[in-house]
Amino acid sequence: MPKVGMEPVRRKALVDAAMRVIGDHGSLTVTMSEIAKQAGVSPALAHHYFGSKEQLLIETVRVHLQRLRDSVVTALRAATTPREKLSAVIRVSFQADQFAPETIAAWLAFYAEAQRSEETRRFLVIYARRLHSNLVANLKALCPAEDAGRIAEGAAAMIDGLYIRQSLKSAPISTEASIALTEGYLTTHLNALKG
Amino acid sequence: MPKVGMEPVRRKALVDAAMRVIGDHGSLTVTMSEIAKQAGVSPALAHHYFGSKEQLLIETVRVHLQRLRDSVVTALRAATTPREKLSAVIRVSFQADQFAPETIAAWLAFYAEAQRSEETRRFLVIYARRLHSNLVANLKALCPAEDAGRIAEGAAAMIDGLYIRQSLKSAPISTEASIALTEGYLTTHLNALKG
DNA sequence: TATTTTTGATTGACTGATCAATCAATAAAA
DNA sequence: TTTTATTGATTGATCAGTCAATCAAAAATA
Repeated sequence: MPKVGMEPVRRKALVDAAMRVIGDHGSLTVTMSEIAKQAGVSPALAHHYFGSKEQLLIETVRVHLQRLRDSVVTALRAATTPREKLSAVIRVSFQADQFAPETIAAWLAFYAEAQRSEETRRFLVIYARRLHSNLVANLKALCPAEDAGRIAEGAAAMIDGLYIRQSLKSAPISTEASIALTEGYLTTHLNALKG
Repeated sequence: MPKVGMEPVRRKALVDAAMRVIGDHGSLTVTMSEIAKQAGVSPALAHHYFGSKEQLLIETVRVHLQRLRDSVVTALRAATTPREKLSAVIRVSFQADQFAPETIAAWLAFYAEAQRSEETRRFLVIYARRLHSNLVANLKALCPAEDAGRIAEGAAAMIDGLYIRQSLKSAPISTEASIALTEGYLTTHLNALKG
């Protein structure tokens, strides 16, 4: 069994397992045992590689935000006009894997954790800022700069809010409807400025 | 000390203490001891009156949503026109005590808890539905029914989203700015329909 | 009115379970 | 032989929940 170079493999397996367990459980009060079991290793190994449960959770946030970022970058590259880039950002926010109930539950848990863990909070703040600046950058090509900031705030809030409402799983709003609401927000506000 | 009729007094003290401790802690992983201490009683007494920690937490959500509801009802009574009533709903959502960091942290924790506790989820769903129907009822007086539902979804999402973004405490959006964004959403979308 | 009984309020001390974290030991590669 | 991977067993701390005992007010009784 013991081969060399297992570290990156185990780290990835554990981080993925953590996300899955947290998503299923809908909470960060999951045990290292559960995570380790899901990853197919012993709890002791999880501690060996991550030092503590907190570190594993922080790493889990970091990795998943990084992946989300990669999706955004790819989608932005594929889009050409500013308006298309705005749509790309929105589309990625609501893409299937992100909008799955377990994923939403996990993000919600991380937002709650950010109240206690400075490092978790930092990552989420960075993500929020990046979303905002992506929106602003492209909005500036379509409206005055002073309006761009405001509209970006609104759009970002709407995206986050649609996640929250989705998390309650009552009257679930479809992906398409969520995208349509956010697109509608942008379009209507941009049109209003053109008068 | 032991007087008769303490039950309602203690229950209220414990529910208030729970909200405070959860808000400060930013999480539901608080101990009965902390809550009891904050309420000035022994942990055993908290168990005596609520049976379990879970019951106390559920009761805490229930009571605080009830208070929020009372605020909304009062604000709606004070408003006369549909447009004023819409503004009243928005204003209450962002009123000082609701928008305080500890309160936001507590709500966030409860939303996360709703992933696990069916009863907590039920209360939050009821609140979400009520917000939605308050919005729809008044929007219907200002635009076609088929648009009212959509606009209400958007406004509700924006309100929730502004809370989430507030919870990160970075680039905090002021109460006034939050109200302005939500009002702007309604106004702009209603105007767009009038063409 | 004085005395006894009952009842509600309250807690300290305890229990059992859970879990993060540690560590010494093993096994297989290099 | 040294290094890396891996785990079983264990520890120590934390907590929810229980329980028997106490205390004082209220109600009943004499």
